[in-house]
Amino acid sequence: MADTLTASALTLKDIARQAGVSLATVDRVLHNRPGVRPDTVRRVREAIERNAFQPHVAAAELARGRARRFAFVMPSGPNPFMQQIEAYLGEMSAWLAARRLGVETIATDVFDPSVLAASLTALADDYDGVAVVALDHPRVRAAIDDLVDAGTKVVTLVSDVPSSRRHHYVGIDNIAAGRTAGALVGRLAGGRSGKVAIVAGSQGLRDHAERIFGFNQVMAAEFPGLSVLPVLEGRDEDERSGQLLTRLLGRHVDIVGLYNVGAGTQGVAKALSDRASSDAGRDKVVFVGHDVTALTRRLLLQGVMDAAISQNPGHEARAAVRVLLALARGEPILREQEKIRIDIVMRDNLP
Amino acid sequence: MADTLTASALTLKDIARQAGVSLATVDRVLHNRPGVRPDTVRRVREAIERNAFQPHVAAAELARGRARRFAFVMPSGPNPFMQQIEAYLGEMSAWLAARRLGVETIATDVFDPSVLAASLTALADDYDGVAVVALDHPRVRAAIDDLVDAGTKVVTLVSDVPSSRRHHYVGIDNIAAGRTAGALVGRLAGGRSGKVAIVAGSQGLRDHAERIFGFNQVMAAEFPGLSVLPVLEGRDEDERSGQLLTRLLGRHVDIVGLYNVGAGTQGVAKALSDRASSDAGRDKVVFVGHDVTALTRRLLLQGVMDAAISQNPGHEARAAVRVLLALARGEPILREQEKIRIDIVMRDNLP
DNA sequence: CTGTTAGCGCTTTCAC
DNA sequence: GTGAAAGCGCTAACAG
Repeated sequence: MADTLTASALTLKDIARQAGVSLATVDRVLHNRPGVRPDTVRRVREAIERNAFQPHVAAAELARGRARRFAFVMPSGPNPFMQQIEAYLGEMSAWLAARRLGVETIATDVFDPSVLAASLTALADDYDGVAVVALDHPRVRAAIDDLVDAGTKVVTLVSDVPSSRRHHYVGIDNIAAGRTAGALVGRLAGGRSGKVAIVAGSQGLRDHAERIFGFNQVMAAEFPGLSVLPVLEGRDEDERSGQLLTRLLGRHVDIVGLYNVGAGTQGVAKALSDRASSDAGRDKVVFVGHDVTALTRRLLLQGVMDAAISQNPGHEARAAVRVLLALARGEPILREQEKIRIDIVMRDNLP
Repeated sequence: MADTLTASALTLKDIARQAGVSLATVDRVLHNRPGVRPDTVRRVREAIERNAFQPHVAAAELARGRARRFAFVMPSGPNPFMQQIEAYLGEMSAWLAARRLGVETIATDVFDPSVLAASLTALADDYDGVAVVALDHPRVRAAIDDLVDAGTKVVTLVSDVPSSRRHHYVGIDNIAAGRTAGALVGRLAGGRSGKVAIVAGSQGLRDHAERIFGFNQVMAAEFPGLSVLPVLEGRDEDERSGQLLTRLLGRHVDIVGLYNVGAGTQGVAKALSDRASSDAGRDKVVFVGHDVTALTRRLLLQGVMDAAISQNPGHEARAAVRVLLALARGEPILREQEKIRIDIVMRDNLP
């Protein structure tokens, strides 16, 4: 009826006594430090395992004493999603201070590989860990690998560089996100047939390309009545995105769905509502986009937008910090906890 | 370009010196303990605020020394969702042990108010905190309030008792969850008109009643073409739920949507697929339910189920532990982090 | 009302 | 290779 999940009030001293060695030796074994005879190592390891001994993190933290510093390398410029991540980092400040952790955000042009690479390289000696919103480019990959070689812990955030030796990626599976968007557009179109438009920032961005790939996968496989038009590249800018979409809507009267892959949402929404008012009789275009911001929240409530695919920015900020901390301390990472989910947000489950 | 979020390498001793008092006095002020002259309190408070001082949690934890014990009072019986919560608690065991936290789960009949109340009362002296999946009943409310009065920290889990003085509720807003389910059934029905069935465990359960309320709200307001049939009460049992639904499907040929509020999913799915095979020409019934389990995962992948409204059980387990710990330590709760979201899970964003 | 002091369990020199 | 001992910053018991 009652099931205990933990216990262990043992200390290093107990293990030391059981293994017939001193505190220092147990500590050496615990951290795989050199200078212990293999046979002694074995004896100590056995004592540790026999007791399922877990060192007390608070004591370790205190004794180690050293404050840790992490850097967050984020895109400069007014990206609301990135601003949310920074805001959530700010909200953690008391939590961070209570653990003597320093977190600094560094704004840089993450879209220029050499600028980004240079920013990263400059961090090598000053930080224990780095979280970076990374462009996937050989130069950036090299810079990340150099950091790793220098002993700095590295996590990629939101956008991954899978070919690098980064320790962890904190972000969503963008192909699955695109598939989810496709399923939503298709299902919410409710059996109508017609054309579907895609507006992206650029197909050169890894995350955008992956989302489009997933979207097209689902469209082709499951919604034969819907045909996908060539991708519009709006560079994540409102004006350009709006203009391109307005032109497209003019050329095709039978557009029933729209997938906005990146930002530029303001312009996209404008183009849609212009069409709606100029041509009242027509069915609403199903509109699916990404991220919950002040704007997309409003559009969802107004019914202009039907669903937003979202990655929880607060969770991403905290997960990045926790993962860096676990890496720095050599603790295990709780993968389930740190995994970023693909959230479907509609009007009634707005967070 | 670089923005620092933290610093503070100050210690209690620094504050003591600045305020012209001893360590012990600062400690008293910090924890609002009695026996300090108001004027001294003020001086110390000023020094603390002037420096934005944050005590080092690891040091406090270590000095306090006492291991903490938490109890999770969960429903007995084979509820897969509850089993998932317990499994995630199990996965935390290393994390818990490293912090000298003991977590025990206690199975009880949470549907019988006096049994549940008795279980709770029995915990008073043995635990620092209690998480309970609670039935909303006056007797249970009283038991919770007694625990609180005895100094035990209490959080309600999954199902709330809002009238009690519990310190925190870890779970979703069930009215909003019901509304979300309604919007999904309505939208995914794609303009068809007809009838919608609801299968619930019991309308006497607060969470089920709230979900149904939210569901009906949306149906009435937004989908005039869909009429909701009287609620079937399947007691969360497969067989009973299946039988009731089969009978209903026989009586109404124009059922286009189904909302399964609680468990009994196996029976519900069986009834649906029986109908589908007996009558192949008809459109599929839109089927929305709750929670991602092995079964609902399979049903989503097969296309039998269209969407699951889910509350992340791993998140709930961890949030409950973190909230109890923060309450016990007197630390602030990160509300944003501990808030449980209403997840919409479809085939392509299955976690 | 306020101060002094002995740890908490680990890490890290420095000796042997 | 191994051990002894001095803290890390806070808490709590005890003295005054």
